[in-house]
Amino acid sequence: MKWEDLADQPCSIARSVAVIGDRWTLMILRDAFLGVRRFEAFQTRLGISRTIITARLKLLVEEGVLTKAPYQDRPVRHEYRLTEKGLDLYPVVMAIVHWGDRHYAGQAGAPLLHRHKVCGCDFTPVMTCSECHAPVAAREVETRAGPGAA
Amino acid sequence: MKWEDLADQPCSIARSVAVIGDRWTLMILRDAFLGVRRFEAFQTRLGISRTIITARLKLLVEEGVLTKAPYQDRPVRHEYRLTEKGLDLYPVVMAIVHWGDRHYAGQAGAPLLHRHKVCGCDFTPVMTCSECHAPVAAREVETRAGPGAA
DNA sequence: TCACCTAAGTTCAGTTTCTGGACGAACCAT
DNA sequence: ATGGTTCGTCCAGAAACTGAACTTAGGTGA
Repeated sequence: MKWEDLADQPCSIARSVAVIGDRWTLMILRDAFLGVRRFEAFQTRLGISRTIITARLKLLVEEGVLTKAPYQDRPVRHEYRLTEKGLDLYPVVMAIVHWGDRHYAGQAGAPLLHRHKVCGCDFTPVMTCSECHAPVAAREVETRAGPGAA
Repeated sequence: MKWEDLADQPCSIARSVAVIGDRWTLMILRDAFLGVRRFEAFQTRLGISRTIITARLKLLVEEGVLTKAPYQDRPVRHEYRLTEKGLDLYPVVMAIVHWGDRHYAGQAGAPLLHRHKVCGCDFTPVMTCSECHAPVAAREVETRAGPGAA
């Protein structure tokens, strides 16, 4: 299977992974959530080939995760901003950060802290059940085919 | 930058992405959470090169996400199971599923449903604040350098 | 005993993708 | 006119991925 075919599978993971499941795409999204908007900034921060940045930003724009908007004329320069669909990826990014903090932080601790402006505390993300609002663990979940199954 | 260098960055996303931030690795993890344990089963379900399956399973075992244990002798056959560290990836996988359900499900609906055995309801994952227990949105969070910053 | 089957890999040639570096376009400042 | 900025494109070489065949270690049926 080629990875472009992932998008055609009746699986939400495969469809998502076809868009964001790539090392550099995830790093670009990290930077986007940290406020990076310009091509040069992405390239400098990541230190990778401009070709890849171009290709990844293009895909993310096509998929509606980012928008490309001019921030000046003469010459026209564009910046890349997260759309609502892009902002919906926040739980994905936070879940990845939290796993890294838990399993790969050195003795010094987490490289970044996140403060919840609503309550004012530094927090970690907790995945809870939309129905009973309790934290959910992998073993407490049963999976079965849904209406969109093949 | 090569992606092996990601693991050395003072960033939990980079460190996590160095391990799991690859299309096929994420697909393997999906299957692992669905109960797939054997080499042949991963290969058949994903339909990709056996070389890649070998390489990815090896990395996940080295990183302690999966364990390789014999399930029979004569001839020895091994299976791959999620460790506790692997199970900790559940929020990541669920966040990706949920994003896909939201933005890529057809009119038929989600391909898979998840039932929380504790409350008995089908649910969607909600990311909440560990301190005030309210759902967290991207715009409500402020990020700053933590103790493990460079 | 011989042919065939399974599970879990390994090996290999050919193709695709990624890399770093140079280059281009369109404008601005001095 | 020279150099700087921003956002790309182009190219050759390196790395990764692909599909298919092969290996190992044993089991099954006739």
